[in-house]
Amino acid sequence: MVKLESSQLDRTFAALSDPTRRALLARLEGEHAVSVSDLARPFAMSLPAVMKHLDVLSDAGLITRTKTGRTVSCRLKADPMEEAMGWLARYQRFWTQRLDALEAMLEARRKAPSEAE
Amino acid sequence: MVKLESSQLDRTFAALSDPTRRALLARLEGEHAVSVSDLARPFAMSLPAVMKHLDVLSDAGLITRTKTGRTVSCRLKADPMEEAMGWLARYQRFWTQRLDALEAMLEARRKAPSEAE
DNA sequence: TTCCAACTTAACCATTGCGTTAAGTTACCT
DNA sequence: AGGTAACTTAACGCAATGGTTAAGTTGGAA
Repeated sequence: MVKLESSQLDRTFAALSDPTRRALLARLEGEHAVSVSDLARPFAMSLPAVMKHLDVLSDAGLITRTKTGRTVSCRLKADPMEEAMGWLARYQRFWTQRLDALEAMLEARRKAPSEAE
Repeated sequence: MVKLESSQLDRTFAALSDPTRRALLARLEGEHAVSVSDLARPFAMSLPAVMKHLDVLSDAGLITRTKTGRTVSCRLKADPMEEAMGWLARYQRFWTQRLDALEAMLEARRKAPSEAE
C-alpha cells in the first residue's frame, strides 16, 4: 500500500500545514531571495531540519533554489497557491453569505434603533 | 518531543491536504446534510477509514456531526477556510498583478460550476 | 595549501497518518 | 425478543513527517 504520487493540491496544502514552512514563505514574501542559512537562522532547530522543510516547499513548487558559489538562494514561487485558493474559493459563499447577512442586519439596526440588545 | 497543540491554520491546511477529505467536503457542499454511510459509500475504502477522515474534518472544525437515532448527519462548516483563504490572499500578488483577479476567478467559477475532486 | 563557512547526506528515532480487520454499541424493525 | 443496520472502538501494520547528531562535500579566503 504505497503512495506513489500525490496531486499538486495535496502537496500544496500539506506544505502549508506546517507553521515553520509558512514562516519561511512569509519571510520570502518580504525579501525576494534569501540564502538557506539566513532562512534557518531565526529558527530554534537545526539546519538539516530547515533543509527538510525547504525540500517540502520545493517539491510543492512553492520555492526555487539556485546555487551560486557555495550559497543557495531561495525565492518564492507562489503559483501553486493560486490553485489552492481557487479550490477554497468554491466554499467562500459559506462564510460571505453569513457576512452579508450580518451586514444587512447591522444596517437595519442602524436605521431602526431597536428593542434588541 | 510531543506535539501539544496545533493552530487552527495548521489543522485546516492539513485537513485539506488529503483528496478523500476534499471530496467529502465537496459532497457536503452540494448536499447540505449527509449521513456517514452515504458519505462513505462512493469510496473504495472501509467505513472506519472514512470515519477517521471525518474525525480529522471535525477536529479542524470543517464539519459538524449530529446524531439522530442511529444515523449521524454531517454538514459543512466552512468557516475555518476563511482564515486559510485570508492567509493565501497575501501571496496573490505573486501570481497576478490585477487586484480583482480573485473576483474574476470567483465569477468564472460561479458561472461554470466545476467538477468535484 | 589550509581552513572555515555553507550547505548536503546519512543514519537514526519518535510520532502521526492512513489504511486494514474484527469486535462492540445502539437503535429500529419485525 | 431477535436480527440487522448504522455507526464506533480497538488493535494492528506500514509509510511519511519532523526532528536529532554526525560526517561528507565544496567554494572562498588567508
